[in-house]
Amino acid sequence: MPKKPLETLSEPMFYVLMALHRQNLCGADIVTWVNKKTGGRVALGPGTLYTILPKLTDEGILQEVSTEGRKRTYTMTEKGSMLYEAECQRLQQVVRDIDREGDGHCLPFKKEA
Amino acid sequence: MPKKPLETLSEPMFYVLMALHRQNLCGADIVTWVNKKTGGRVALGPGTLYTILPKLTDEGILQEVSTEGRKRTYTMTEKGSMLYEAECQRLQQVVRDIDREGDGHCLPFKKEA
DNA sequence: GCTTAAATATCGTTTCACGATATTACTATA
DNA sequence: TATAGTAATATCGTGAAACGATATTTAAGC
Repeated sequence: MPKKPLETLSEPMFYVLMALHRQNLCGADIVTWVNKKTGGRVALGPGTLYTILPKLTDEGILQEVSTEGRKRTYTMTEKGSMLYEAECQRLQQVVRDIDREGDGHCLPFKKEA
Repeated sequence: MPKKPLETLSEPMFYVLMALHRQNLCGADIVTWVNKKTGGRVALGPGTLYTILPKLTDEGILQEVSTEGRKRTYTMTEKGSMLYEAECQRLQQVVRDIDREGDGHCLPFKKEA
């Protein structure tokens, strides 16, 4: 059976895409960028990163743009951008859900009939 | 060796806590609430929920408050509230990271020496 | 008592994260 | 041009988590 496509981005994937949103970077630089950006809150290790990179490439979310020596530099595809934007909006929605939680939006809670 | 304590909330856990933040609910009502709140974006099934509930209870994050028949109603503990608030802030920080990504905050990117 | 439905519990599979370790390719230096 | 060092990538193994499907328990209604 044909491998089912990726539907949602995992958290590490999301940060990889965030790193690549403006700049093309190689794997090691992605790690450095994410660590710097998040102040270490997101710990992206080699195990996680290098399992993610081929996966995202297979899905057509990333693309290799150059290779010098062993160093492979990646860029986001159109599809990747769309997925990234969608995930951003999802997260913003989550935060909005938090903010609204006390305003009675879903309260008082009644079970559906 | 003593089971290591839970450090961060998984996404389903977070939504369970969001559901319980204002109201005490039983498992089935948590599912209903989350589905309604998120418009189905977060699909919380029984398998996920009922593995999570005992775990959160063991960790002192939730507490049973009443039992009628089989129905068990849960409430959040002080510890649970603190973890929930911390996770809210973490998510808000993520969204802030998104918003700042184009302002040059981390650009141009230079590797550390 | 019997049936139905609600709520919870369990099981098995699959996927993922992650650290530790190994490999590859370039660079510098003698 | 051997060799040492280093940066970057790849692999491996373990443990944990999500999740759907299925089973079990309890109460209510007839």
